[in-house]
Amino acid sequence: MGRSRSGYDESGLKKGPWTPEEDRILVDYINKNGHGSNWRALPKIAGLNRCGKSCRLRWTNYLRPDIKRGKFSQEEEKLIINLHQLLGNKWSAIASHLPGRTDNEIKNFWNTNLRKKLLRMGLDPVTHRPRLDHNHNHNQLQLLSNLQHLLLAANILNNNNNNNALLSTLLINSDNAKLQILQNMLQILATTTTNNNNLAPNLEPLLNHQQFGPLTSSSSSSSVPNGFYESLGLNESMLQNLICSNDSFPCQNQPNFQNFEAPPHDDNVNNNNEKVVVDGTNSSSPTTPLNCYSLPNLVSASSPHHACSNKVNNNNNN
DNA sequence: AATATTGCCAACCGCGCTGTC
DNA sequence: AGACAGCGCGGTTGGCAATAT
Repeated sequence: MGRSRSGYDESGLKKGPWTPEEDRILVDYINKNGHGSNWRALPKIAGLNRCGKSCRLRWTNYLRPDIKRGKFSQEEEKLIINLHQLLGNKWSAIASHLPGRTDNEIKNFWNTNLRKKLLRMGLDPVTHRPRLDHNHNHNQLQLLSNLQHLLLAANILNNNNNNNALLSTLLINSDNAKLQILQNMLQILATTTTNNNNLAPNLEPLLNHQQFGPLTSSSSSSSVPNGFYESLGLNESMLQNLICSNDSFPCQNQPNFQNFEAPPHDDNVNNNNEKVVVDGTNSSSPTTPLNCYSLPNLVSASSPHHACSNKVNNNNNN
């Protein structure tokens, strides 16, 4: 597969998909002799008309006995998303936390599944935050505006206490609208407060609308306006259920960081030179429902830290 | 049934890093 | 210090299969 399948390069070495016979030769050789650290010499000794690089790739991505094949589990999916937000496209670093999975497999899974999944959820697959591009924002704000009208209409009917089919339908829609508005608001608030400490200007009229009650002097840019949740008809327990409902993605649109401990210096090692557990079993800090929206201090995907983590991984592999 | 489109993923490519001389 | 070889990584390609038209 890939380029030049079933072809030969300029030096006469075979390229393209591996045949079962080639696989057998490579596996037999490595089982008997190991691959040492000299992949270049291996194919000649083993009797394969392949370059060393091709042999290494075939072994590490496909033939290794400890490779786990098949569909990714929900847990693996969540872990990949969490690790990707933390590490960026450091596939080998991510793969080091998923036993039996190769960087190539995870990369493919990300590009073909998870990336699209995040996009469908309105999240930027690079930053894992709500998308901020103009078109998407415009649509979100339009949706909020429409929902607001629906909400207003439903509340009017509710106050009049008319008991008819139309009212029931509208009230159901109203509940959905409330939930959707709340989720969108939380998303946007999380983004704006972590990014620039200012509310998105276009949201000010919405938040100042009488529907949500007035903004008080105490309501900072990092908090929800007074009366916001109450105006949506949500009490505390409903809010907790909403925020921490156990969907395929915890906390709705935000990946779950509650149980993820960010490595302090490099990928895998903490201050005590111990391996950092990332499977969600070592959460030491107490969590509150709204912690779901308190994003950890993340290193940016382009920060020098990643070059460092990459090196650690390289060294571990060597 | 034939053709076009889309999704998947194994394999390749090029770059950068490290170690050796 | 510089050149070179070897290796690993992330990005990309393109053949095949599944699905849609």
